[in-house]
Amino acid sequence: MNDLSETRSPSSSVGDYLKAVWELAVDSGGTASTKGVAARLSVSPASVSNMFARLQEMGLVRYERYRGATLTERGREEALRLVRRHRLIETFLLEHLGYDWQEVHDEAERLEHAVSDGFTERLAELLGHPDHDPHGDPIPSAEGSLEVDDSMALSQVVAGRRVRISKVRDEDAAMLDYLGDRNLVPGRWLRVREVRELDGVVVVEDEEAEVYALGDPLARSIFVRND
Amino acid sequence: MNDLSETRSPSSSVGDYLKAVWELAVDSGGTASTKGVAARLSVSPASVSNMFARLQEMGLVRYERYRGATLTERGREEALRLVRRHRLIETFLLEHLGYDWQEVHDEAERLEHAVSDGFTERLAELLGHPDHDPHGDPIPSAEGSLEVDDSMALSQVVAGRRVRISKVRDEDAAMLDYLGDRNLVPGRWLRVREVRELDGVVVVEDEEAEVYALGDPLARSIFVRND
DNA sequence: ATATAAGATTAGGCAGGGCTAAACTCAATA
DNA sequence: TATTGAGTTTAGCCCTGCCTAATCTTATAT
Repeated sequence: MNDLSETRSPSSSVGDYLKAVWELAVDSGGTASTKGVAARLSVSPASVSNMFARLQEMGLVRYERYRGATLTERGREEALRLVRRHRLIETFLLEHLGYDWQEVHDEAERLEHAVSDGFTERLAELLGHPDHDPHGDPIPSAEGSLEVDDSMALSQVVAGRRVRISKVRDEDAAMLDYLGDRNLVPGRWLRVREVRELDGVVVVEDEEAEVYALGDPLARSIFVRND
Repeated sequence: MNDLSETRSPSSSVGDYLKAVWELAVDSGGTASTKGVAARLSVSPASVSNMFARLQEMGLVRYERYRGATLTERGREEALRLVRRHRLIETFLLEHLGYDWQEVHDEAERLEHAVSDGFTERLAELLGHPDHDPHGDPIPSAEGSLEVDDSMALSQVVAGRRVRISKVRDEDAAMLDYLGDRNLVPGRWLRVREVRELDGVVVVEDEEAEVYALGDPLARSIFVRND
């Protein structure tokens, strides 16, 4: 039990950086760039360089000047703890407090820095220990393990496949809204009728034979599995 | 609609000071001393002087060197907003998350700085718009009005009176626990049998003729009304 | 009327985080 | 190989809050 996992996050800023590194590192071979993190957190690259150095001090990342940062084991644990909090809080806001998809992200972002581990676990209890949030993202366990994600973007699926929506990107509120309106939410089955190389439009059909043509950004925001 | 009431508190520290001033000013003719606030927030008197000056800048208090600070109307609104949040959050933690009296205060203290007005009002909705928290303290309305408090400390009551517990001080967790165990909670009726000038002990009897001798600190932590 | 102590204020610092502007790396292209 | 520009880092500054030490004020007691 290291000093970080006592009860709360380190300074809220630190947590934001760790989460950003974690999220960006997923699709960049484990390393996050200064620029990427800066963009994600809306701070200047200079601030990120600065913080990377401090995170290394704290033993949360491995950092090499000019070549980005990688989470250490402790850093990863910290990040996952934050992610767990975030997703449980989102679930609570959506299911118990009547938030809609638009509003959830920001509120959760702020709350996740204020709640204790005790709060988090009681919330999990209240929610019935869900393992996915309403966007379809897996919720890391209290011990820090996370399901491997074998889903792929809808834009990558080949025509003809029958797939199930596993999650939707939760960054763009307007998009979430659009998808929510059409009930394109996790759990929904779709058949992929056509994938147009030209413009990236994916044409899908739902169980009621309703057809949707989804443009490039949308098709990259919806993730599916074929189980 | 001034800039403070947008969605969240000003910097969390500012809110703490406003609340402290508000709480201390109640029983000090509207004015809070540097020392008092310092003690309440566990910071040095110097920090308080400093902050008083800044709060005045911001138009939240009226401050005169060497003679303390008084809330302005805006300051009072801010403070009450925080108090409302705090009490609603406490209520939620106790009623929905299974916290016990001990743990509630700190968690609420941190959360109240992170939640938005929107969250607060949805929480109020979820809780059924309570007007008192479980300690018996009145919850300010969303518009900032607060019930006048005509209760008095148990230590002030004259012998023979039949009174009802209206609230218990929520600062000392051990005390709350003690009271909770004996079910000395808001709503409970008591008859005051004796008030010993000497040591401040108050002897009361509950509805089942159970008798309790309450020492000075306890008698000053329990507030009652005679309605 | 004055001395004194309690309480309050100023001065001078420190750490966390953020920013801009200027300087540096390094990889890609001419 | 030499140049160049995107991406990074450094330098220097700002602001919020907190702290200690030193210096006032003020009220109270003689």
